[in-house]
Amino acid sequence: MPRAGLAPAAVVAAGAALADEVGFTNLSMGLVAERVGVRTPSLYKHVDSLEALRRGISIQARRELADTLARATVGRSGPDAVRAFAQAYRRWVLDHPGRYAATVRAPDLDDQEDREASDEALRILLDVLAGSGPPGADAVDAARALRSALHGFASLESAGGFGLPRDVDRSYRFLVEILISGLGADGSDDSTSPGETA
Amino acid sequence: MPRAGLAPAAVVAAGAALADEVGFTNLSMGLVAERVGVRTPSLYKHVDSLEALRRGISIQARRELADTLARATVGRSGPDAVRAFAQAYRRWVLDHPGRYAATVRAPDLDDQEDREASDEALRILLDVLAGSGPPGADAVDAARALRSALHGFASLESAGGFGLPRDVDRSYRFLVEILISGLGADGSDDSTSPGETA
DNA sequence: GCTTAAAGCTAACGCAGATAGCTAACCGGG
DNA sequence: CCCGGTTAGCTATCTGCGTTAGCTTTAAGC
Repeated sequence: MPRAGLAPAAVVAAGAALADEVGFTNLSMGLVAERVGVRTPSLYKHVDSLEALRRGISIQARRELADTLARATVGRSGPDAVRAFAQAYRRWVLDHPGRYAATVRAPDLDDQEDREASDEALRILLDVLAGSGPPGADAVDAARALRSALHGFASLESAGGFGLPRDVDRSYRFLVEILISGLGADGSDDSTSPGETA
Repeated sequence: MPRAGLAPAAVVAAGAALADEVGFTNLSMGLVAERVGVRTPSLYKHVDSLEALRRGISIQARRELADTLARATVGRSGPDAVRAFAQAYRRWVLDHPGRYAATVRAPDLDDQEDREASDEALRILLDVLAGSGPPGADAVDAARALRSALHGFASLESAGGFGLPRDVDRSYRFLVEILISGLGADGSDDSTSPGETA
C-alpha cells in the first residue's frame, strides 16, 4: 500500500474545501478521508478529532479572510477603503460558504492561536475605519456596526435568506453607503483607548 | 404505566425551551425525551424525526419573534417604531438564543407553512419601515439593510463575538441610529441612496 | 541492510437517530 | 359496565459515525 503522503495541513485544507461544498456542519471524518484517499481512522494520525479539524479550518479560514481583506484595502483610505473592504468581504463569503461558517463560531477564550487569527481581521477593520470613522472609543462602536451589518447581510445571503427578486448587489451597495455616511456623520462622546478584540 | 399525555405541540415546545438552554445544534432526541419524561423512541409517535422537530421549532420561533415585534411596534411610527423594533429584536434574541438560531436557517423553498411564518416578520419589518424608509422598490433595500444589521449584531452578540469591554448596549444604539438616519436621509427614486451608484 | 517512528490498515466499541413490534392505557358504543 | 379499537409508550434492535486498539508496512537514517 503506497502512502498518501499526508500532513495535518493537507487534511485541514481538504476539510476546508469540502466544507465549501457540503456545508461546514455537514463535514464528517468519512468525507474528508475519502477526499484525501485514505480510510477514516487514518485521519487520526493527523488530527485529534473532528472538533480539532473544525478548529483548524476555522483558524485557516480566518487567516484567509483577513488576508483577502488586507489585500483589497491596501493603498486605499476613507470611504473608498470601506467600500473595498465590504466588497471583498461579501465576495469571499459567497465564494467560500463553508469556510465562512467556520469563521463565525466564536473562538474559545483560552485558545491563543484561534484568538490571534480572529483578531487579525478585526485589526484590519479598525485600520480601515481609522480614515472614515469616529476616533477613540467610538471606533469600537463603528467597528461593531460595520462588522455586524456586513456579517448579517453576507450570512443571510449565503443562507439563501433573501427570497425577493430585488437585485441583491444593489441592496448591498445601499447598505454600505448608509454605513459610510452614518459613520462619517456623527461624533460626540470620546475618551478611553482603542481596544484589542471586538 | 401512566401516560404522559403528550402531543406534538408539547414536544416542539419542550424542544424550543431545551434549545435555549443547550443550543439549537446540541438538541438531541434523547434530551427532549428526558425533558418530557418519556423514552426516546416514544417521541417518534409525535414527531417524524429530529429534522422534523427542528423544523417545528423553527416555525414556532419565527411566529413568536414576529409576534413580539408586532407587539413592540404597535401604535408607533417613523424612527420611533424602528427603535422599538430594534430593541425588541435584540432583547428577544438574547432571551431565546436557541430559538433564534432556529429562525436563522433558511426555510425550505417548497415548505408552505415555514415560508409563511418566515414572511410574517418580514411584513412587520416592511410596515415599520413604511413610515421612515424609502418608498417603492427601495423599501426592499431598506428592509434588507435593517434586517442584516440587526441580525448581524444580535447573532454576533449571542455567539459571544464581542470580546471588548466597550458597552454593548451603547454600540447597538449607535448602529440603530446610523440606520435610522441613513434610511430616512434619501427618498429619491433610483440609484443607491446616499452616495454610490449602480 | 537493519532499526525504528509513524502512516496506513482492519476490527471493534459507544452513542445517537431511527424502526419494529409488543403491551397497556384511554375512549367510545353497546 | 364491559368490550374492542386506537395509539402512547415500552424494549429490542439496526445503522451510521466518531473514535480507539492494535497490527502491518513504509520509508528514513545510521
